[in-house]
Amino acid sequence: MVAIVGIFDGHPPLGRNASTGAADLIRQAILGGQVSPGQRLKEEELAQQLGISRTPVREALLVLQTEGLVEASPNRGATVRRYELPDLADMYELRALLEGNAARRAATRIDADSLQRLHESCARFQTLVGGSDLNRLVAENAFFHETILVAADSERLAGMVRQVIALPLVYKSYIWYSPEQATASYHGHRQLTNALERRDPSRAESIMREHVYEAGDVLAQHMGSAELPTETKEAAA
Amino acid sequence: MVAIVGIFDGHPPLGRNASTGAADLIRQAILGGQVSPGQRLKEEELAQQLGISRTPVREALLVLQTEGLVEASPNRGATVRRYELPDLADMYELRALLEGNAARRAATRIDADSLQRLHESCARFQTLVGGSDLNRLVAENAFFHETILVAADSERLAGMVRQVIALPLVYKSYIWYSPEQATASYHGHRQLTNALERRDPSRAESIMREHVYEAGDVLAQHMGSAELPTETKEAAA
DNA sequence: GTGTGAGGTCTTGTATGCAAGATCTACAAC
DNA sequence: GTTGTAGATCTTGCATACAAGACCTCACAC
Repeated sequence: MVAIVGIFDGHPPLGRNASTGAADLIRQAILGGQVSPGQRLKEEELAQQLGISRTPVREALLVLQTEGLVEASPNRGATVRRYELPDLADMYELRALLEGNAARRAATRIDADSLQRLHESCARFQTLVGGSDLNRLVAENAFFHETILVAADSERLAGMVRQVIALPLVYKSYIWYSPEQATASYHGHRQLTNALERRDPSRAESIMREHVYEAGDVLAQHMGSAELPTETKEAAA
Repeated sequence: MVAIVGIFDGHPPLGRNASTGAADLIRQAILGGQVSPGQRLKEEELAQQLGISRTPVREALLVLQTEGLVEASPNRGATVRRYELPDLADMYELRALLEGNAARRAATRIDADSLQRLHESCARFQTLVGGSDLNRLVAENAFFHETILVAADSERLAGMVRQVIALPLVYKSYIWYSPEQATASYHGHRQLTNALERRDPSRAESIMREHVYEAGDVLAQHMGSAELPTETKEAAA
């Protein structure tokens, strides 16, 4: 059994405490695809890689478990959660429901400042659509949705949405966008921003719902044909 | 500092392992009102009362924290979460959205068996409405909603709903129901059961939404006037 | 009387050790 | 060749010990 070395090499000083820091790093590793679904997460191994003891690692795994990113059985430890096709449909239905509601709420609550930020995000998004910098595209998309989520002004709703979208697949799904799909996504952002500016809750909700469902379609399309791209590439020191 | 003795007296053999068992017991204590909002939950104290060490208690508190039942600050430990009026409105809007969706899904998915159980639940509910056995009323109401939730057949949705309703207030809100309000609640259950039997998703959703909003009204009414009834009664040995 | 600071106490955060359960391996019986 | 089983090994679950940070108290200065 070869220990997987290198995943956490050169990690930052581990947050305000070891436990939450470990949770952040492991979460990132899962969302970023450095560890593959189904892979076992051994406490001792993670502890050594992170340079801490098993105790904070256990706590980190527990948090990730309640977040739904890892599964655990008694006395058998944690594994990275697998996601199946049927579950994916549920997930996007939920996301459409929740983010649609967020858009509706935002329409009557958003301030000029946030609207300005959305416009700017759209502009940046447009320049990225044709390019190859997928990481920035993903980040820009996340920023756009997060801004609306904050404008919806409901901590509870925001928490639920973040829970639903915190999956490796969702996180990196732009990788699979065709130019046409990316352009459609950009169009959605523009339309949504306009609806929010007009203070139109119904339209905002309906656009957001469709926007989310289309993202789900892209994903389902790629899940149906090829299996997930399991990145097992290791960073050589 | 007087240790609060007696909350966990005579507790069952603590589930399959100490950690989840502790989580269950503490959760019950919070939902049941044996510990009051804002109250500090010290690890050592809980550990002694439960007859285990601090380690599983920490894990239990961590789970409850991610469930939103307790708050924690770094190096300062956990307290039972307080809920404020504005947050309550958010909560019921969310619950209406989610349980409404659950009802909609259930309408096209529910089987004859579950329908039968809903009818039976309605019958039991009716006999309880006039009575004084609030615990059974609460339990019957929970059973009704849970049955629909299961029929909706989405683990993710179910998890979210449970997260939203898992609050002390919600849990025991029937205590504040007037006879008229209780009757209205019964009527809601009947209507909902009928809509599900007719396989009518729209009506099911709309009835459920209204049913939830009315429950929220009852709560808001009581939150507005009196403060929460903080049960500090201790079971004498 | 009020503000500030040093010390003590209390509580949490992390590491480590040990016991119990699970998995794996090797060997024997069929 | 397959199946069953005993032993070894690995991994988790829990307890305990120690370190570090937060709070509280009380004295002292102004």
